[in-house]
Amino acid sequence: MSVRKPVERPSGPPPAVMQKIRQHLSEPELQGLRTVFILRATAQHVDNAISEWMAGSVGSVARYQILMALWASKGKGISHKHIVAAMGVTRATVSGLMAALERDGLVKSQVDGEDRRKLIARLTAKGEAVIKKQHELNLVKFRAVFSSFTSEQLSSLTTLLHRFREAFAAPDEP
Amino acid sequence: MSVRKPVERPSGPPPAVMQKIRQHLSEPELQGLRTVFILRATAQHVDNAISEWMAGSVGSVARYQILMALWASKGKGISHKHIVAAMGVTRATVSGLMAALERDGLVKSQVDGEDRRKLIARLTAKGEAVIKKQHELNLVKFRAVFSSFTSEQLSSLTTLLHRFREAFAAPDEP
DNA sequence: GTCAGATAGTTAGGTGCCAAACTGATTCCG
DNA sequence: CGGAATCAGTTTGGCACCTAACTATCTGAC
Repeated sequence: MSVRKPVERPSGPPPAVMQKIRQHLSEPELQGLRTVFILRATAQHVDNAISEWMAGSVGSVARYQILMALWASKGKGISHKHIVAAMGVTRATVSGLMAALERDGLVKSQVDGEDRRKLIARLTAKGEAVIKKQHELNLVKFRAVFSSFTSEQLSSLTTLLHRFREAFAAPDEP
Repeated sequence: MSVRKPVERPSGPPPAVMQKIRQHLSEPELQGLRTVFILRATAQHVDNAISEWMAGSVGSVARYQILMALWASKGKGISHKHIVAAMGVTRATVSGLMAALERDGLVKSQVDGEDRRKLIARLTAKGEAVIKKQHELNLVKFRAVFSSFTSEQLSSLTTLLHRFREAFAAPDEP
């Protein structure tokens, strides 16, 4: 199933990155920079942690995201373009992921009769079994992981992340 | 300088990912899952945005992180091991990054006389010029980007990110 | 009707990240 | 002293991303 196997997880100390840079940066920039680094490290860690418990079936968060979208479509299928939009990555990335999923027999794409440029992807029986099983496991895992968060904390986190991203989006108009 | 040139930035709509999965997930899991996806997307976007204005000199956030650490050491130099710890990535990753930086002439490593396993890295003159120039630019950019955030918001974000990461770290003790 | 442009997907080349296996140097211990 | 364990860094191979350049297909404007 072409997957990342777990084992060692170096993880390293909390990224108390570069405490001495104060010399060069004033306070607001320092704090922003620190936030960027922590954001990177956190995303990386979470991704690794999840990949670990998805190894052997779904395999990675990206693949999970696709399979969930397909599952949610309830057999109607979804165009690759739609997946691109839903995931927020490029066509090229999705193209590669879909090829791998198809190679693994979890997914099957076929050209749309109406518009022969389009590829419509559907879960195979195997794919559906895999995502269902993964979903069961995830219920348990996520419950354990998020038990220490209130709903308000999570939504505050997503709001801040969203704003953070927006701030980087287009800092170019006067 | 081996760099990623900007141009197209597909970016896609806000990852209003998978609105229909409600059928399969209960509320807390749904919210957690959504947060994970947004975390991924945000980290990716921020990384891309920063890479864009670092193209042509430093080149990427990871490289910037290393050069800053080296700069902050004020010519004393830093062992590769130290960089690994500071960045929170694996030896293998740093090994590759350092090789690329050396190839680009920004950095020079030499074996430590005391412990001949260790490599001590230092900025070259070129490397120092590059990081200084990048720093000037960053002051401007970061000021623009973070102007809409209060210090409290940023620190609340970093705190939540930190907790989020911890939650994923070791969900394995009773 | 045709032909330029937009659109959907693919491919090639490159980056950052990881795990695992390997090399050399150092330290520890009997 | 000498071999085992440990430690620093490299290499190999894989995944998820990206950009840029390409192929088909469709659409729209003349």
